Amino acid sequence: MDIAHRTTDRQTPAEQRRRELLEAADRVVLRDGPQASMNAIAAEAGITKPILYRHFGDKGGLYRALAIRHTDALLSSLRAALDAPADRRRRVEATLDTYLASIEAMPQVYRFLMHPAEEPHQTEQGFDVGRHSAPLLRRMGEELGQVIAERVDLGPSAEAQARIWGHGIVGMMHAAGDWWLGERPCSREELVRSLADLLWGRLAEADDRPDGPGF
Amino acid sequence: MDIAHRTTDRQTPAEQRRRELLEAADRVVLRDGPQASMNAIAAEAGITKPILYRHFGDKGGLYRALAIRHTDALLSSLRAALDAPADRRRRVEATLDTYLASIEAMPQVYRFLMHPAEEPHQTEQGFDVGRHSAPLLRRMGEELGQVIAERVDLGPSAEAQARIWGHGIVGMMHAAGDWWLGERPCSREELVRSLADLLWGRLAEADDRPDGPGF
DNA sequence: AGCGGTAAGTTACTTGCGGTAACACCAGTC
DNA sequence: GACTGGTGTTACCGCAAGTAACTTACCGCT
Repeated sequence: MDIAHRTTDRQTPAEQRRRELLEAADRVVLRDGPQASMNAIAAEAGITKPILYRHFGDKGGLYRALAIRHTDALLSSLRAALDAPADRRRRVEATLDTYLASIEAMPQVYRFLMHPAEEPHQTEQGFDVGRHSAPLLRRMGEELGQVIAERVDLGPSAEAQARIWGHGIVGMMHAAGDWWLGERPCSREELVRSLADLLWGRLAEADDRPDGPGF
Repeated sequence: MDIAHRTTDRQTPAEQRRRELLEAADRVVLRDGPQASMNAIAAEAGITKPILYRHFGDKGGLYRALAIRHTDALLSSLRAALDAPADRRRRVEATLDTYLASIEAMPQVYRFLMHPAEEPHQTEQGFDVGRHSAPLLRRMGEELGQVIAERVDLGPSAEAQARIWGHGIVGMMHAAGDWWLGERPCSREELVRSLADLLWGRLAEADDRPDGPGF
């Protein structure tokens, strides 16, 4: 009768309700985009607005909960690719490919995660810049940085370096993927190979063009 | 009296008015963030809403005009660094540093450009994913890709490769810069050097850590 | 059995913003 | 002097976020 040990065997009704609401919200957001109204979401869930507010506080809260779900799912896929037993190049390619395959398969989810368009009316005034940008990128960057720090020998100041690289590589993956998803200029394999080549220093190795501009 | 040749010697009054309105909007947006209301912008300009709508169509139009101004400014700075007569590594470092210095100097502008939070009520329903993401990143990616294609000898399928790299590098710069701006984990010089190192293939060269996880 | 508290749910409202319609004023121009 | 085009206004519409006040229904308690 105590609630404490109910958390393990079965969810409290409130948690279950919350899950149902999130699933309904998911359907609506994936259908209508991030500008889905709270009324629409409530209707999809078969209830009315104030209940959503009781569960999630405000629209930002609901969207944050949604984002966490999807972010966790994507991150666990990425972790699998990142931790596979293979050489570094293969792991990098597998991770890039996993990410790109995910966003290719669910572009609506992707768009929602990257451009949540949250405008919380006024973020407490102080509000550090960049703090509210897509949290998915931050989390991926941090995790990748950690993996790099664990696995790659970078000498002194390795930790700082690893974090920088983590965020940098994630950003590279993200921007290239975003562009690729919009224009589809090449196959996924080509994109993966090109990005891995970039990370493998081919920019430094390549020669200047003989017919360069101005010379 | 014909308007045609007035475009060269002096702006038509409408254009000048438009500039004034844009400057007012700039002040408000930089003060209040992207959620600045049209009323607030109109008030700052000393007029009322409908005039803004006559000039810019809708809020998206105003914001697009604002973004183009700032994007052009940033891009011309970057072009200068990119075209400087120096070896490739120095040019890359100069470009990274220019970008980071810019966003460091004007974080509000940066935030506005990257997270315009445009939700055009309904983007014509069809609405290709990613098409409405930050256009600054796209433009930078395209330009960088062009520069790479012009200056670096990449062999066959060079153009495709160059565009991929352009978008990838820009994304790397952006994500790392966004994170750095929020957390300030190191100096700008360190960040620039680390990112350039990453592009120079140091990830591929580094050894595995001897005390790696699990092994 | 009946009482009281808590959670789920509702309707109906307020507030605020994007956007528009209708009207007013003031050049110049035929 | 009426006609036109640009600048400006007030007053309004629609819609979405968020809230208040009220209504059930369930569950433990004495």
